[in-house]
Amino acid sequence: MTAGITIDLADPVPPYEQIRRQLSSLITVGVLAPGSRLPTVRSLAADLGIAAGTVARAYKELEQSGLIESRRRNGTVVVGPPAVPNGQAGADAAVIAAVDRLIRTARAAGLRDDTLIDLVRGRLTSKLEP
Amino acid sequence: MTAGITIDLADPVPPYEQIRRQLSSLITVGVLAPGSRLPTVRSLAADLGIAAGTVARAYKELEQSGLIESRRRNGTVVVGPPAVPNGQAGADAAVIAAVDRLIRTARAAGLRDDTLIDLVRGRLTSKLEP
DNA sequence: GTTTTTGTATCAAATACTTGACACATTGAT
DNA sequence: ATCAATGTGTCAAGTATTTGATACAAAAAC
Repeated sequence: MTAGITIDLADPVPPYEQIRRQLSSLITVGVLAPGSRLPTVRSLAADLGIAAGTVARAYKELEQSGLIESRRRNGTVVVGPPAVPNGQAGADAAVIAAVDRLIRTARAAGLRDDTLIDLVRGRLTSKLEP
Repeated sequence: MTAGITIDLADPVPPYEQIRRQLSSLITVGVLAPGSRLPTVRSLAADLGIAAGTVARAYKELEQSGLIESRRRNGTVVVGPPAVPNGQAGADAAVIAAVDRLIRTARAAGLRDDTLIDLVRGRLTSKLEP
């Protein structure tokens, strides 16, 4: 399996970004647990029918986000969410619940998905230092 | 005033998309109320120092999303959120509250902003038919 | 009916992005 | 010490996107 990753060449979102987004979500949601080993860039690239450099780019950006870590020979492993300063780990469940609540509320209000993303982005930049 | 719109040419997000996102958020959040008239494409373009066609593109996409509407000579006006089938209007307050709750929860968990966006996108595509 | 204001369409040029092939670096295993 | 497997870096080619200028269309005002 390709770790559940699929790409759609007709999508305007470029392949490396599709890979990055899917892995980011899967890791945060816990499907890919900390310590999990991701497929090698070559094997995932072969499975998807694309070049290794494309997968490598997705991995590189995920590493810069702190979600994965690359050992040279050991492949690439998932790094858990950053240890929360005071609280204990596992606070992610609350985040996922909050996301799902938001989606239900937004859909009930008739918001389109894209509009909801815009709204979240707008609030994120507004709430930089409250 | 430019309706509070600003663009950053150094941002990898292209100007037309920056404009679209900001207007989308402002409309959904209610800062730009239904019936409000947006600046003309030429005036906003002049204020921002860019070409009119760039603003026109943002307006066009916002119209396709159903957020604004263009009369030819009357300019462009905000169309409120779509009337919710059963519930009454104003359900947006609940959406905004849910967004703000999510942001607080995510930040408390140490999630980076970009990662949160990825998570929301991932859940949106998962929850297509639950 | 003419004019003026506004959005729309077109299109070419410039720009930026993405990809994929190849060579390189690192590291664990043998 | 050597080898093999893995991620990284480079870079040129192709592709796609974005922009801005200009001309066009519609519609309200006069």
